[in-house]
Amino acid sequence: MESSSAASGGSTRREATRQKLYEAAVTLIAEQGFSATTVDEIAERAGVAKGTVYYNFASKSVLFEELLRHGVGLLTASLRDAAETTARAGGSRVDALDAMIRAGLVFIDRYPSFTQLYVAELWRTNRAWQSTLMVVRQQAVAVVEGVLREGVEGGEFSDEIDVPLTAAALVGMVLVAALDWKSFQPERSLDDVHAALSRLLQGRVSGRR
Amino acid sequence: MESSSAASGGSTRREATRQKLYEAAVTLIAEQGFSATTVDEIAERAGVAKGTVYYNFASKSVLFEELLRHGVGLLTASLRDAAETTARAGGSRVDALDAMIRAGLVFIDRYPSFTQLYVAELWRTNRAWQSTLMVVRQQAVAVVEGVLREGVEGGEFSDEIDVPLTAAALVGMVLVAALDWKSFQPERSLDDVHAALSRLLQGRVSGRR
DNA sequence: TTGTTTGAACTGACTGGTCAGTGCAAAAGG
DNA sequence: CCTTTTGCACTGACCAGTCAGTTCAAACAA
Repeated sequence: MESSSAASGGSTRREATRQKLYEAAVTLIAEQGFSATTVDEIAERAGVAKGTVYYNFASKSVLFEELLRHGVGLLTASLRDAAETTARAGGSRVDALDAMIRAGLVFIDRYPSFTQLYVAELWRTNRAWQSTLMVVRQQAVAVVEGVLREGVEGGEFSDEIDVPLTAAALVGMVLVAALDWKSFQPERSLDDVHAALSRLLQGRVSGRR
Repeated sequence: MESSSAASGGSTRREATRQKLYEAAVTLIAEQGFSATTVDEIAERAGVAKGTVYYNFASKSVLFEELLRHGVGLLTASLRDAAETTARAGGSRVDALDAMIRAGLVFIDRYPSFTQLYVAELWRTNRAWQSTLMVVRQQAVAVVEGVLREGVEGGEFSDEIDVPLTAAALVGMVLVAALDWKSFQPERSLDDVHAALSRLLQGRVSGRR
């Protein structure tokens, strides 16, 4: 029963169609929300027939769930990579956090719609994909928590910090700042935004220059 | 022609009904989103007939818009009060920021559903109430920006900080940390959460204890 | 007190439209 | 060939908004 092909990266025709559907769905749902977006719209924007959507995904919700999994997977990988690269280069944990902030900004810069949609759904309850969302969220936040914990163990961070809460706050800081950047001052450069957040992270806000 | 009663603060029957509708709508929409929430559900939870919803509000969207205005109004007033009280008591700008963080937490503690719904809608585009949302958002963020600006002018904060972006980041920090608190560790005390965020604000994360 | 009027507030069955999901024959496509 | 896509008609559920009719309480009358 198993497809003997499927090969490596997934360059089948089917994979290409799914990718087109993801891209169409992500922007539409980010703009309008899940319920307000119709399957017909998604199909039209992706340039495929409605039947194709149902050939590739069991339902509208399943399409959305796989989209979430896919997107958060990319983000998690990127954060992990930032942390590891910093560590391998002999950077401190603060450097690692800083690198992760940048990785977060780069991600949001590249996939603003996905980020928007993710934030809109994250704290909802009573939705079909809620459990999926919890799992992937935890994977991403865990990367930040890991760095914080290492920093505490190594004496670089105060052992009074609350690791999960601080991680959440840091993620929130980047998320909201970046969404505001994209929404209200899209002309600013990533470096600029990164510098402002770095300053905040390192407590260089209070304390005169 | 004018009703000679109506008395003081708005204790008419109509006002009571509208309040019930707000309360019903805010939890339902926070859980399910605007489009997935039906007017029938709202009416049922409020304990009124569907027609009553339309007697009191022109449409589902208008109900939602007035709800947003009402809620953000409360938050803005509370932030402003925190800043002013601190100033009048001779506190520094950092103290004012800290007081505003606490005010934010108190608000979210009392109205978690509203907060949830607000975050979910804030960065959407192409929605009827988008402009309303921008206006009220700006009112709230402006309070934070004001304190930051005063701090820069008075030399208490570095003049290199980016005021709008830093304000957004601070708001995001509190918002996301608080939503995580309510969603995942609701048993923790407000003081506890406040302490963790204060620490982060004052850069007491890095730097060993 | 008791009856009557008035208009605001409320009710809920109904309508017209929308949309997720189906079914299928025929056409790419690889 | 075997998989995938197309095109399109169809169904059944669901839902925003309407409207003719009912309730309620205050004001006034007798």
